[in-house]
Amino acid sequence: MRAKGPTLYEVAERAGVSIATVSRVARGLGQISLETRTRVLAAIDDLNYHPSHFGRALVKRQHGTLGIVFPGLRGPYYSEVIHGFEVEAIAAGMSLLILGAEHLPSADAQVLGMADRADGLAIMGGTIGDALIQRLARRDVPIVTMARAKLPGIPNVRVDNYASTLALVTHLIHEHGYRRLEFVGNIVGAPDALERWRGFERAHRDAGLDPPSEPLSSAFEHTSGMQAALHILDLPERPRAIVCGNDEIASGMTSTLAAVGVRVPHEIAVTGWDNSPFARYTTPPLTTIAQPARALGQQTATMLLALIARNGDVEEEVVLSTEPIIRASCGCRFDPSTRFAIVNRQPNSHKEGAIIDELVLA
Amino acid sequence: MRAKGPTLYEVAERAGVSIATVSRVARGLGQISLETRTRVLAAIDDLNYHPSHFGRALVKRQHGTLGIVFPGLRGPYYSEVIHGFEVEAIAAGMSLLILGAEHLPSADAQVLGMADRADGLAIMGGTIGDALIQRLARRDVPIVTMARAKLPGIPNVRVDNYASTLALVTHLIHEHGYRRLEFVGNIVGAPDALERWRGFERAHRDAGLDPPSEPLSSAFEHTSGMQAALHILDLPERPRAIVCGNDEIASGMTSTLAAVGVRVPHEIAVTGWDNSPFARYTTPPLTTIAQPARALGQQTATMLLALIARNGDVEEEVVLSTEPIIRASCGCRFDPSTRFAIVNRQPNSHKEGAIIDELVLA
DNA sequence: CCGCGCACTGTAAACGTTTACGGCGATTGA
DNA sequence: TCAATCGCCGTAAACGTTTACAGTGCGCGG
Repeated sequence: MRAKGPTLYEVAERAGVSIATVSRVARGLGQISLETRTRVLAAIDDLNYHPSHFGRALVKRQHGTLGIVFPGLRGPYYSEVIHGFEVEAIAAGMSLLILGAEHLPSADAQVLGMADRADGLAIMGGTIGDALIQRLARRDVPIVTMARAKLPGIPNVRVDNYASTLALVTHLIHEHGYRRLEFVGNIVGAPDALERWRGFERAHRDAGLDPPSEPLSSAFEHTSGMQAALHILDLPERPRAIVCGNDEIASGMTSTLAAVGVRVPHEIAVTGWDNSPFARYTTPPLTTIAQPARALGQQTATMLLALIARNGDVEEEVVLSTEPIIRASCGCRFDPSTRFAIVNRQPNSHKEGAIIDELVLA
Repeated sequence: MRAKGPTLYEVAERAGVSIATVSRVARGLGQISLETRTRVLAAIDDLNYHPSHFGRALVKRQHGTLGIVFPGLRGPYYSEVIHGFEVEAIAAGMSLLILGAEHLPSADAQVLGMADRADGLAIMGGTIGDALIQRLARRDVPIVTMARAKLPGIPNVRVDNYASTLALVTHLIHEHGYRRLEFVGNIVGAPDALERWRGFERAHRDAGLDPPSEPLSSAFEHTSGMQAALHILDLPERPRAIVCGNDEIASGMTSTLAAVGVRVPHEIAVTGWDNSPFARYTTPPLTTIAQPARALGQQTATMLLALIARNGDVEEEVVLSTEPIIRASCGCRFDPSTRFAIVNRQPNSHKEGAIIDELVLA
């Protein structure tokens, strides 16, 4: 047991005042004469007094803490989201409680426990069952969900997975003339991926093509992308382009294709999702879709804070926009014009609204 | 203000017992007759009672929370460390409070605040000034530092940066015969990097060579590595090998060198540090040094937990071992023998203790 | 000289638990 | 039969704050 620090009483005794006065001085409010203030301050300093979070929390009935539960810390995406969330939380004077639920045997119990350690909870993706979320909401714990479909009565913030995927796949079909495409990535329990798949399907139908009947299943990791590449090479009919559920899959895909001598994008084009930091530096640079991961976290924190303060005016749902980043892996080409590291950001020659963002090296 | 939930008193009244009995039933201890137990349980259920963390924390004088402060969430390294830390914390029934201090205006104040919201603190790297750490320690808050030099009286866990760098650089000098090397990476405020530089220096002296007078300064990011590459190309005398402070720098380095037509490793060899997930998949695959990031986090949590429990037998310092991972970017070559994705893990032909860990593709 | 407001400070009641201690019947042993 | 034990449960005192309320003493206008 940790040695207990000095309390209001001990400071009060030393300063020869009441605990109320010490409390006021410690928080710098109330009318205090200069004389007693300095005396109390001296006592606080002498005793190295620090107000107990316990006592405060008990009477204020708030923890000063925001909780966020997410699948796991793997990959740059979650890091970014959490970072955005943290920035807002800290700015509002709140601490951040995190829970990576993926690996946990009893995630539900943990979330329940977290619910009464935090003033509000942000719940990410499909980590937690809807039933539990609803239950928590009925307990009156402020909740906002993120990166998933909205639940009735619970504020939600997500990213537009559908429209940008539709745009990207349309780009592949219409501008590049690809006819046979595959989608790689698990869509069960992954709301984001499901929407991407829907955009993929829709682009086909819009172009009068038949999409594959189902996605090629794959975890969202590099090695899974490698396995998927092998699987695709064994397919009776080779696709001309592969739309991957995220950048890691795409990266595993291209490196494996290259390793077995298939040229990307000349023989098979590959695209990713997320615009991860490394996407710009793969060979070839990855055409992908940028999503505002940081902003997702920030927006969620902002809404959660508002919900806690019961400001009332908390938007029920916000969806952040995404944009295709056209690089070389889809088959686009560039005119290098400078010696090094110039990042062009100009209207895409192919499609309105898309962006050419390519590292140009002479 | 959140609607307050039912308290012990209300449950007690409904069940017709005292609050002490409810408390005992709720925690499942003490001798309670079956009859009252079921009655109390029913009342708890009816009212949807959940014990207040505030009340509990106040009387038990513990938060049930571990805090970890680290620079930022960027890159796979920190994610891994934190994940390891979290696994242990959760397993011990503790919640996890995190604080990314890098971007904060008043990191010190935040850490101070965290200190009385958590039962113990893990402090990573050089994020927080030694003075503050000592001050916290004097406040009797359990602290263990990590990924940095040990402070007197404060348990520390770190990774061996020196020996493996020495081994790797010796490999470059002795096995490959490189004579002119550079080290890239900032060593100020980065205890880990400083140790790596020392290993680099030592390898030179052991071989009777003069090391460069100082490291080439660079942030630990991809783009900084790119800039460093340009700088190196402008040097009067080109190095034969470049030892980078981490994998991101190395990755930026190789991609830029390749882009300007310098062949890696044939003209310039490059090595990294960390054995990041992507290191295996760069072109050429990156020779680097693996450090047990996850284990670092776990070990830290374990020691912190022990320290809190005052088990006494908490080791004062543990240093985790690292190992060079020899791939192709240092100039080593391989005999591909299988069609795909076989990871060989066999004794290095070059040097005792090093490891060949290469993705072999036919 | 009286009373009033003002600046300052103290009293005490919350906040919701845990737990030492004691009480009360019923059982048991002598 | 009486005391000791045991099982069960209630009383009340912490734990360390905040804050409504109630004083003080003092200056000042009437």
